[in-house]
Amino acid sequence: MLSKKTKYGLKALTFLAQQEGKKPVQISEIASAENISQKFLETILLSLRKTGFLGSKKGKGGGYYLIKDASEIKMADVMRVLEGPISMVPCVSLNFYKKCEDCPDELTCGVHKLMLQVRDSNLEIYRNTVLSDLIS
Amino acid sequence: MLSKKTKYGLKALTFLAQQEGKKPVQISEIASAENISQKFLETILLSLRKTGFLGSKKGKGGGYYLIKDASEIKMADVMRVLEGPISMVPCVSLNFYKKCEDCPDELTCGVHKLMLQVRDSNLEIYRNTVLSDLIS
DNA sequence: TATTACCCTATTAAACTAATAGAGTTTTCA
DNA sequence: TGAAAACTCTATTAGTTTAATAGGGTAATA
Repeated sequence: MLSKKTKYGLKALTFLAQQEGKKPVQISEIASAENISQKFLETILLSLRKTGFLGSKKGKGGGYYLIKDASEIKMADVMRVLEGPISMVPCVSLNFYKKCEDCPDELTCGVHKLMLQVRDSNLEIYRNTVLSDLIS
Repeated sequence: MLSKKTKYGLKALTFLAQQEGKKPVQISEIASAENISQKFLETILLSLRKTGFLGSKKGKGGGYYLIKDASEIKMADVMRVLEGPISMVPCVSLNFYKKCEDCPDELTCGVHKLMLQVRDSNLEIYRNTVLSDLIS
């Protein structure tokens, strides 16, 4: 299941991508437009800023804004920041690889084999989809 | 992330699929071969029996066995029983559909759009992969 | 310089996961 | 026929994660 954090983060990003120009949007505006708890959204936007997706401006007239063009923001990068590993098991993860303790041999493991396929196809989607693709 | 329940369930199924003939295998044998807590495995095998994947035989010489041929057991069905919905959000689920409370319109929702793609590609894998494909 | 709005830490309730414990029931085989 | 083997079921629990809340601190702008 997709976490609320990821869902809200994606919604906030698409909301910002739909703004005219690059002028900052207040957290409260995004929160009420997308039905998100404002405080929860704060932490999400903060992490997106720290990871280089968003910029922020303080003081009156401040808020958050996209740092890059929406067509340059890949879902693969966003998902890794918000949701964590794209793989469903650590032993098939590119960025978060970890051997399974209980599994003696990855090459003969059926779960490994299946999850490798799933990772490949999901990765292809996330790599080939950019933020602007989510806007209709 | 894939739950341990699903991982163990898949491992148990592949173990049973690799047996010669259809003679029952004891829980304890599967548990020790695959490094799974026996008690936990009990509940997993029980649910696989109740959902028509496994048969069981009580008494001396009893155990669990596959009811169908491994080439007829689709991952899509197994995953739904063990892991639950294949979709990452309920609003794109075929078998567990539920409208998102916070989302006013699915058609313009970016998350919906993205997760629809993910569901489609995962579903294709799970539908086209059968238990015997997991054995090397 | 006061206001606005971001920034940060800590806490908490709820839900879920994984595992454990222990007793009960059915079946089989000697 | 009876005892052992093996499945079946219920309940409990520790640990983790998630989602949300609270409250104050800090920086920047008009």
